[in-house]
Amino acid sequence: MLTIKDIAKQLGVSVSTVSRALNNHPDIREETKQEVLEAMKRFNYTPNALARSLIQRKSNTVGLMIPDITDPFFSAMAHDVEEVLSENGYQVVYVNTSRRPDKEKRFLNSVMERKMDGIIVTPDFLDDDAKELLQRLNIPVVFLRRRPPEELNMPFVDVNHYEGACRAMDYLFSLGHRQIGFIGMPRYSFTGQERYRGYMDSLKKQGITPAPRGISWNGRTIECGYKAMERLREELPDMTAVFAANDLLGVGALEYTARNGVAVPDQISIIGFDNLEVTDLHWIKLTTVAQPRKEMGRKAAELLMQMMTDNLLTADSITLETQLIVRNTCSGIAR
Amino acid sequence: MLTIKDIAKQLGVSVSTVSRALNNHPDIREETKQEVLEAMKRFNYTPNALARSLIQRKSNTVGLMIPDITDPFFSAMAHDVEEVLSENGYQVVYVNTSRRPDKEKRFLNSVMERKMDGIIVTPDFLDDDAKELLQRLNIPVVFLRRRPPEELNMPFVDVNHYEGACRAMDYLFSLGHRQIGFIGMPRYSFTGQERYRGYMDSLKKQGITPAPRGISWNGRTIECGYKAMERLREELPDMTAVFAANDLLGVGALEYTARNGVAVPDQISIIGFDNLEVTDLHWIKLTTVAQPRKEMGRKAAELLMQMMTDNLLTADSITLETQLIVRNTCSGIAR
DNA sequence: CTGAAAGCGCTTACAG
DNA sequence: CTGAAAGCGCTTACAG
Repeated sequence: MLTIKDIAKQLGVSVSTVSRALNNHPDIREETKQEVLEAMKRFNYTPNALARSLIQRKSNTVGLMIPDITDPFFSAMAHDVEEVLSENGYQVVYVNTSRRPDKEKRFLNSVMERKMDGIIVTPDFLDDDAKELLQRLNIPVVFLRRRPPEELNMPFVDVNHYEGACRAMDYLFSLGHRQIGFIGMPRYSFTGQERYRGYMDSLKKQGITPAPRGISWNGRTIECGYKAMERLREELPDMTAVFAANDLLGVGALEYTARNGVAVPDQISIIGFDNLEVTDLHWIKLTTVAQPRKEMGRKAAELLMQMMTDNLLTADSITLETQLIVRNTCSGIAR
Repeated sequence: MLTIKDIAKQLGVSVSTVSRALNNHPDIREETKQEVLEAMKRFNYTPNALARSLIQRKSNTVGLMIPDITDPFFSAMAHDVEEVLSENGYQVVYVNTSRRPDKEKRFLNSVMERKMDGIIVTPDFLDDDAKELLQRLNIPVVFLRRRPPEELNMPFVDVNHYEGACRAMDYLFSLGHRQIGFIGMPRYSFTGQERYRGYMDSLKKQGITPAPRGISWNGRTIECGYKAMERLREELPDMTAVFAANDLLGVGALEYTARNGVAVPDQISIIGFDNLEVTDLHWIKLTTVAQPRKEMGRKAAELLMQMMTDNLLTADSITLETQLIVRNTCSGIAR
């Protein structure tokens, strides 16, 4: 490996001079600089970023910690995070935690060791150890698609799940529906809770007493949606619409109707949440609530950039709005 | 930031001793070691990986260069790459090239500067500059889902696209089809070419002269598949089956039939390639050829690990087999 | 087993 | 404008 020293020797100048040329320092004669630069090109010299980082206390690296890159949500966000960060000269180290607490902590530790300049995280577990680690990092941290605990004075970028759910419900109300079932994600999930809250509050605002039998808690998969729909149809025969807390559940519900000869939207309306790509498929055309997933990644990266350049450990959070996507699975009630 | 020096001072020992404790060096008394380790814990000391890497010439970092993390293929592979590498103490720096040559080169440069220990790449462009860069890196490189050019003596992990295509065609032949249309991806794409080759050779082996009008080159999207199917039906009215070079195209073809009242598989059989998740949807159930995408990521990472630990710049490539997934879009021909 | 010293490849005051 | 020197936080022979 060629070093700055080799270049200096070749040219009969000092390493300081070479360094100055490399760093575009003003204190160097233009000619000297050109000579040095040319020699570097000639010898295929590449600066050692490690040495540089060590002395400058800046690694130009940021960490991205997500549960699962395989989830279209996270991959969309990861895409944009990388895009804006790499444009700004940062490299991004990514980690799938697979929702494992030990892996989350391991990553946080390597963030310290590697002297990363900032991180974007979507943790699933945040015990006291992890919180302390996060605090001790002493670098900008932004939470993505999740809110940080109160004690951690760190910004987040997330969507307003609650309002999104209200939007879905209001649309259903506007079509005349009153008996609306709910297919939920696992109870412990943050987004699941928020969307449920939107469902409940909307109902109450309309003076409708939620029917406990009209609420089904499940997993987050198509199969879960299928089963939930089956149950709901039995439990609540006069139900005219269903709000599925995510699209996979919605697609599952739709599959149930398709297989069992239930006409959608004529006999029952279905609305989802997320606007996954599949929902736009010809056979599906699920009406749903969209989240700006790419924008979330972009905003998170921009926020982090700002914090890193301004040397801020906190900043204002960003809450993005959802959008109703009307397709073919909801219609007015005809009675 | 606490350093090794601070710990040494606190304990009244030399930095060498502290370093030895940190690195589990044998030349240290067990008691001393424990004392040091304890002090480190007490003071929340974290070693600086940058300094370490600089001196050890090993950054414990590997690069992953892919076109687009948003593509389910690449995200699946990225997931497994990260998993095996992080288990082995490596961090992975990932980059979306967005199929831009300048970004590919920029990444390769940062691989040099950052002194990464190895990389896994799926380049789209490989001009002479890029090839030279790759060569000069002088670290293990494995190509993922793409073959390297001959001059580059580097291993790859890929699927046998050609055989996969033959598998699809043989299945169609076994059902009695002779007039088989082809919906291809862009001509320049490596995988597209291989799958086309499989189509052509299979036809020839059966003594069938390929009908040029039965071949349609398109993009890689659902819409492209839709349009291609439309054209193919006009150009080749007696066509009984279609081989779509990827699933998105196959789904598009299927959408055409659904919208235009063409019964599948009764009037026409359709087979795809990739086994994307959507193909298993109730409305689709596309017969297709599966690629072991997660396994590909895993294998690539394992291969790279092996090369890094054995200090090898080349190794044997790995070709994975495809698998026919029979669902509902193909049937025997009734005449 | 322990310590002093050199050095990894750079940058950054400090003189001149 | 240029160079000599110190130093970033470590590891690694080399003595003892």
